[in-house]
Amino acid sequence: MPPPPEAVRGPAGAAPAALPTTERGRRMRARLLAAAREVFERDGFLAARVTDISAAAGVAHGSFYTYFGSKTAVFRALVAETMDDLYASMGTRREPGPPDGSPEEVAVHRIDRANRRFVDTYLQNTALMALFEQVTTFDPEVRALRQAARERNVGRVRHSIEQLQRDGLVAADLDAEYSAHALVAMVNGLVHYWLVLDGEFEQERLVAALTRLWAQALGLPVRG
Amino acid sequence: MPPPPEAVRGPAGAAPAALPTTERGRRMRARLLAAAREVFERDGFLAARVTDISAAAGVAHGSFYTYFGSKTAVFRALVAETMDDLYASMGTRREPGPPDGSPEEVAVHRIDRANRRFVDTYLQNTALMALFEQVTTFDPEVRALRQAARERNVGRVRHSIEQLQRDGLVAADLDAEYSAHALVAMVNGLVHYWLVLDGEFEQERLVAALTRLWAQALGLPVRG
DNA sequence: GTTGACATTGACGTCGATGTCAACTTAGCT
DNA sequence: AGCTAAGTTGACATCGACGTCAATGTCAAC
Repeated sequence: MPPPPEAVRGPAGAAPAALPTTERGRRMRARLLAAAREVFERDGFLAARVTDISAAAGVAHGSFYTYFGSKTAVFRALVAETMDDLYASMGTRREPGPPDGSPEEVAVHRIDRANRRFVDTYLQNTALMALFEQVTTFDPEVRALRQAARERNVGRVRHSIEQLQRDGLVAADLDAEYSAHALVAMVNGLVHYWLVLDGEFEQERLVAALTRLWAQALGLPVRG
Repeated sequence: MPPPPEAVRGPAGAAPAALPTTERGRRMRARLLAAAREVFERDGFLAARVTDISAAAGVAHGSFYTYFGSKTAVFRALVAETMDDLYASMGTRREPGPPDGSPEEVAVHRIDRANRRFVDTYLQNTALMALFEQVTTFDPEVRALRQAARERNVGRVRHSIEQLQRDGLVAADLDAEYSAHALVAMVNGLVHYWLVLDGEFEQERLVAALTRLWAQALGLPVRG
């Protein structure tokens, strides 16, 4: 039961748009992309105008169309460029002090830190994430980009779970694939809902809820 | 950290729009509203045009403006009219056979049925729910309507939890208010995410996941 | 059957964002 | 310096959705 396709009507003009060949061209494209991010974050997708983007980049209106065929096109480029950076930054970061306690507690601790990173990164990109949600609902291509990113993310999570299974911290007969899917859905859904509807959670409670979610899904001991 | 405000730019024309006084007027308004629902579900909010709505209602373009000031206005009316019907239909329905087993099992069973109703209703209104999500991201008024609906929903859930506590099925020291908030957020978030990204869940598994979520949050026995 | 308030019609003007284009500038090369 | 391809400019034509409004229709009350 996929969401409604909803092709965006409109003039469908849209130029071809080629990749720049010169260094100057690449810089300009990058500037436009940065400006687009800025304007989108400030005004949202709908209200953002191509004029605003070129203005923010300090560039003539026409130059925009040298690099992007339309507002939608530049947004897609933005998603493609950003999504993986974002997920990557969620996964890897310098770990502080070493943990101790029972192996299970160590695992929970590990998960808790990952969730904390996740929430941190999410919060630092609130506007952008909300934008992705927004455009995902009506642009099939952006949805596809996000689906692909989710697949990679599920793969990463499944890998982590299997690692925990090899370490004997999680039951070997647990369906890692399904658990990974469920966890990614729950975590993203929860954070999204909280974000979009501006719920009553404090950040710490959110992290705690996420960690409990994980622990329960993986049959790890929950404290509190 | 609320989502970006994003006032919708544009001519901001929009007539006053009054409620009809005649029976004929009420019928016309209802027809327009029904047509609007149809068109919105088919085309999404962005692509829907006022022309399409009046055409679908078999009515002149101008008539639309007798009853609604703008596309946004008619959508808000739609949300206001629909939201509570929807939640209400989730809550109440004829219960089939009587349950048996330990009191805790009875409670879990009750919750499971509620979740099944919830998912059913959600699935029957997929397009509309997706629409609500979509517009919520950029229309503050619609967001406010949904927040209000969520509050009422949280209240209902809290009430159920307190009932379970009075029945001695759930620990008396559980924070019903917080649990209700968390549960509503998780359930809505999970279902939304699944819906929007067209995940791999089957309906049964989704219901099972939701029930497990509830049971764990309330400290009830989980089977399987 | 006349009246008048309410409702309906659809052609039309307005507006603002989009995307184009011909002229111009920059920079690398010989 | 001269040449050329790539890049840049901004005024302009286009377009389509919106919202208005004067004319017309409906119907209940008198």
